[in-house]
Amino acid sequence: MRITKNPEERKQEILDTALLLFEEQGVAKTSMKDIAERMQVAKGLLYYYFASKEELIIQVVDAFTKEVEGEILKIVAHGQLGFHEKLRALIRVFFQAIQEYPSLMSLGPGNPGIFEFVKTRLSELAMVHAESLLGQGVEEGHLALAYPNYMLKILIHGIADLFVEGITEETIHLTLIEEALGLDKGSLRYDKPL
Amino acid sequence: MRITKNPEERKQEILDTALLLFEEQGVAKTSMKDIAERMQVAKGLLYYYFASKEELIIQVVDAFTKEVEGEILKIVAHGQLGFHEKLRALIRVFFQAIQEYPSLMSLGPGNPGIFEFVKTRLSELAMVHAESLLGQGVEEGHLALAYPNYMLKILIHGIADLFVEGITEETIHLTLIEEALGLDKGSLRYDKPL
Amino acid sequence: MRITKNPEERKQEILDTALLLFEEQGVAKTSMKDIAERMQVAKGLLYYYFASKEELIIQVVDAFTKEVEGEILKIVAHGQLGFHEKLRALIRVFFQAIQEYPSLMSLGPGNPGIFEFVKTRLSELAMVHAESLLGQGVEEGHLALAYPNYMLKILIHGIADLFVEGITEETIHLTLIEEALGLDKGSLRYDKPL
Amino acid sequence: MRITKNPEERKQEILDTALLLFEEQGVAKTSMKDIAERMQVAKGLLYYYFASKEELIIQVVDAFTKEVEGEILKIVAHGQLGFHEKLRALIRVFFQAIQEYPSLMSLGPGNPGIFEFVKTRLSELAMVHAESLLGQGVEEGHLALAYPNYMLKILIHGIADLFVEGITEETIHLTLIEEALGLDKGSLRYDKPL
DNA sequence: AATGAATGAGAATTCATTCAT
DNA sequence: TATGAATGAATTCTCATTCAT
Repeated sequence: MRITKNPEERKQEILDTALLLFEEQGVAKTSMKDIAERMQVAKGLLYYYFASKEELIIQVVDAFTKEVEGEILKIVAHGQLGFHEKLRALIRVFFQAIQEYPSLMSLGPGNPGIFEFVKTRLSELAMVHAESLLGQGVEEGHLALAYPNYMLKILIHGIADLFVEGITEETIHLTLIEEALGLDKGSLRYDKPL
Repeated sequence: MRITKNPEERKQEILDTALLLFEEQGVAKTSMKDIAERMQVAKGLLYYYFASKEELIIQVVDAFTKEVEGEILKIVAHGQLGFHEKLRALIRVFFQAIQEYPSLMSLGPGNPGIFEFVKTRLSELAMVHAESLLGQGVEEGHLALAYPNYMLKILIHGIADLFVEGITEETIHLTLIEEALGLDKGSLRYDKPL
Repeated sequence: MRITKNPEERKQEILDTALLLFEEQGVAKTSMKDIAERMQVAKGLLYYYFASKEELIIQVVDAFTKEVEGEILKIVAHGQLGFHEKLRALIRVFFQAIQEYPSLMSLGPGNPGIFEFVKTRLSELAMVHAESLLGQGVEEGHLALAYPNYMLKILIHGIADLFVEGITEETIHLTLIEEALGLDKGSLRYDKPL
Repeated sequence: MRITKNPEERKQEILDTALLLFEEQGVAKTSMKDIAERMQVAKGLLYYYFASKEELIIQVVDAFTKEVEGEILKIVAHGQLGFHEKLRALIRVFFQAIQEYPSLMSLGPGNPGIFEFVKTRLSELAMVHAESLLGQGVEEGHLALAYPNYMLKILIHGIADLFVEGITEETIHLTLIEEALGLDKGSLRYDKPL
């Protein structure tokens, strides 16, 4: 039962399966054998597509992250949207990404999840792309923070961890962000989907 | 070359060495052999004091955490101090604890650190003990937050991660906390040690 | 020097080598390393075929036992043969099986053999399949025992141990069985192969 | 809490505890630590009394066996008793000995009990001391067996294993022995304690 | 492209034994 | 006599990686 597939497809299949198992059992406890078995494929095949387990981990995180990056760029570059709209949109992108992988973490002694890897990357991403948004906020007079980018980082890390611990309601997140950034109450609340 | 030590001391020595190596190389990449070698001691000795590697990890985290807990309790229970003073004191405790273990994490593919465990524990600790402080803050009219405990969690996680990434200056932390909690500018700034 | 073999063959090779070493040194004193070395194969390979040492032991015993079971079934189910013939045939099967593994045990302090396992299994086998034979014996008036199945068990265990201690002559066994079962002298003696 | 005891007593205490644990968990799975812990004594002490674990095992078996040996000798040497009485008495001695250690075995993959050791010794004992009894039996015309000593061995091993498997009723044992030795029905039955 | 048997280095763990006190 | 911390060698088991097919 040897099934040949389009290389691109196969590679993606491996990435998806790896992510799935990383979520389920954590990175350390997921072996290459686990991944191959779940795919019903020989272990050797994984090494045809990825040089090592480390490489596979990196690419799993990358794949996940890049999906998000495109969305972010679109929003940030958007000429029409005001500060509040952009911020709202960005927050959405983040949490929708996380929401798609509900068990993205599985902490416990000796068993850290990929969430640790992903979070760092997401945070880096945010820092890179949010610079201009923050500038816009300050310029438009909405933000009066001493360290807007640090506050951003705190919010990303902090809310991500909150999310991980089961507090997933968007209203709560938005309220917390409003309060932390010192925005007017309700300024991030959205009534209609973007 | 058999050196016998007082059990208490020896146990502590193991915990210290383990923490050191966990910091240096991450939990997963630190083997029991590594720890024994660093101590110039037989591997078996580790199992004389700890039933398993997992048990050792747990106790490393516990030891670190318990140190902090005592300090927290003292502050929270203190009758004389006002909300701002207590908050300042608490923040100090946290960051002094982290500061003693400067490289408590080492994130990166295949090498997750122990910091995640510690952070989770510290956060739990904070949540348990900060309840009354938050109440005091609301009562005294200093806090006007919708979800004060969630905000606290965000700050702990977020600032801890900030710290980890190298932003360690206390003034920045305090400013961020002031802003996030909506406190008056400078209300947490301290000129004299507590 | 990587030699790949047909899995069936390899598995059998492991079982054979394990049995050999169990015979030579006892189960407890035979390590997985010993087995791998004797086979000139990596330790890990053993775990590719058997989940644990315990599993290997069980399968070694099983393999040995199953060989015998088939033979027994053939005889017991045989319509033509009378009680004495079947009994003779059964005894043969047992002792030929044991004879193929001359040093199947190696009792002594700290070095218990595998023979105990095998004997127990053989005894179980016998009990399951000999029921009808015993019934036939009683019916045909050859057996006048109070507890025919217990006597059977005693004979199997007892003669097996006798065998192990070096008393391997078939005539002796047959005579003992005749006497114990109260059969006529010489009724089990056979002049021609079955 | 260092308790000093009479050496003889201490030694016996170790032998007793070891036997107890060998029964409970098998020889292989009983560590020196287990024994020391059960005695509430330091591991090192065991080595003060016994050179090695192997030595301890041997002496445990010896101690158990010697108890029995004395009884046997008394019976065999007894001038007054007839063959049947002696045989009955001997059987009693054996099974009373076994009965005192109800869980004298614990077979299972990788976990053989001391029963294996003891049984061999008991059998040896029996062989050595039963010679004269068998002679007496043949002389008095009670035994008409081709290999009386082999039959004896079979009975000891066989019934011991029967015992181990839960068939412990004395009447059954006696009946089986009568039948196997070709004695008159009821000739071993005893109505009064010896 | 794909297989999966085989490798090999190293991990955790166990335990009989020693020895300074 | 007795302690128990310490040793060290062996053992089971894991797993990323390789390679002949």
